[in-house]
Amino acid sequence: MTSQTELNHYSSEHNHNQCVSLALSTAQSLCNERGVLLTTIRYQVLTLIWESHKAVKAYELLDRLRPLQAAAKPATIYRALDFLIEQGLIHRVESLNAFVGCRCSDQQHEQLLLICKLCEQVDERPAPEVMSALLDESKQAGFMIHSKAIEIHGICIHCRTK
Amino acid sequence: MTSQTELNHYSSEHNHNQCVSLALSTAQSLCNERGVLLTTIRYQVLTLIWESHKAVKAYELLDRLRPLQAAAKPATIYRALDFLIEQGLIHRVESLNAFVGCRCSDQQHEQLLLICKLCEQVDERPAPEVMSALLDESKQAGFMIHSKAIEIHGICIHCRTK
DNA sequence: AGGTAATTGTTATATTATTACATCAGAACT
DNA sequence: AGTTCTGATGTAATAATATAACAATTACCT
Ligand SMILES: [Zn+2]
Ligand SMILES: [Zn+2]
Ligand SMILES: [Zn+2]
Ligand SMILES: [Zn+2]
Repeated sequence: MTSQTELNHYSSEHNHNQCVSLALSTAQSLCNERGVLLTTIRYQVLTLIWESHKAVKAYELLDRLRPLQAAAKPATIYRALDFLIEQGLIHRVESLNAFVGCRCSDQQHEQLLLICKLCEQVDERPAPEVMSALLDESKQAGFMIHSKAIEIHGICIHCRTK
Repeated sequence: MTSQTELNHYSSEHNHNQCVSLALSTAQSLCNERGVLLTTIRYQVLTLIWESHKAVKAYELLDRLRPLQAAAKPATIYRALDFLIEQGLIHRVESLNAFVGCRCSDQQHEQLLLICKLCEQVDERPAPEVMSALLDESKQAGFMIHSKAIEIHGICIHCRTK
């Protein structure tokens, strides 16, 4: 039996409320373990990001945060984003200047991102074969990896078949 | 015997003048074949990008173009960059908002980019195993690929060993 | 030469992100 | 309780990146 939160978010059976709960509680646990503060603002921004599986822009987040934090300014958002990225709770989508919740923040964080041009949803995949091929290639090049951005743009299965 | 332009640009034997000549003449040929114009401005911008193997920012290019084109404005640069990207003559490095010459514009254009944090040089590699793993993974996900950005940040072999 | 499409000039503005410094809140110590 | 330190937030200004809109010019085709 598969838990609903493990289902791909394209699936009609995907229970997003459960998906968000899991993300938020995982975030809270990780921050506790690490002795860092998931403050109100940070939690609110993380919640806003998790409203969907779409990548969200910083200034869009700012607009959506303002009803909750009247004083919110660009720095408010960027600080929260910096924190969430540092803690591996969200991904920055480099090719969109946007941000998306990470569904595997307790495991390997860097993933392959499949970004749909139609629905704008981002599917993150561990893609072990890709990662190991990247390691091999880097090793051959004598290159020491610090971080990876592997972003594929195209059309997701849901948008193709509907 | 290996031609000098085929040598990795980290090598001390790398002849960059030759490297640039090849890039510019390839660009010219490709544009001829395709019936598109490599205008003066576009050629100048391409030449500026090829001054090194580092990724260059748009506004830095603008500053360097102005001595040659007094009227140059942001749109001037961004139009030239758009053209060069469309023609596969340069790469946009998404994770840096910067641009780098493409050394394989006559072949497969999308490549793995190894980006050094120290010398800022970008090494592009066809990385066939990585590409085929990406294809497999996308196929499994039912995802139709339009474009790829595969960008690895770290320390290059030259910076590690010097 | 005249008509057309592509390119460039020009101005303004939108979007994304950072810096610097002041203030505040909580923990740790005296 | 007061003092000090640290991390977080408030606030204002500005930097850096990118696009839109429309006019003028140039290249190209008949
Ligand atoms: Zn979900
Ligand atoms: Zn889609
Ligand atoms: Zn070179
Ligand atoms: Zn280097």
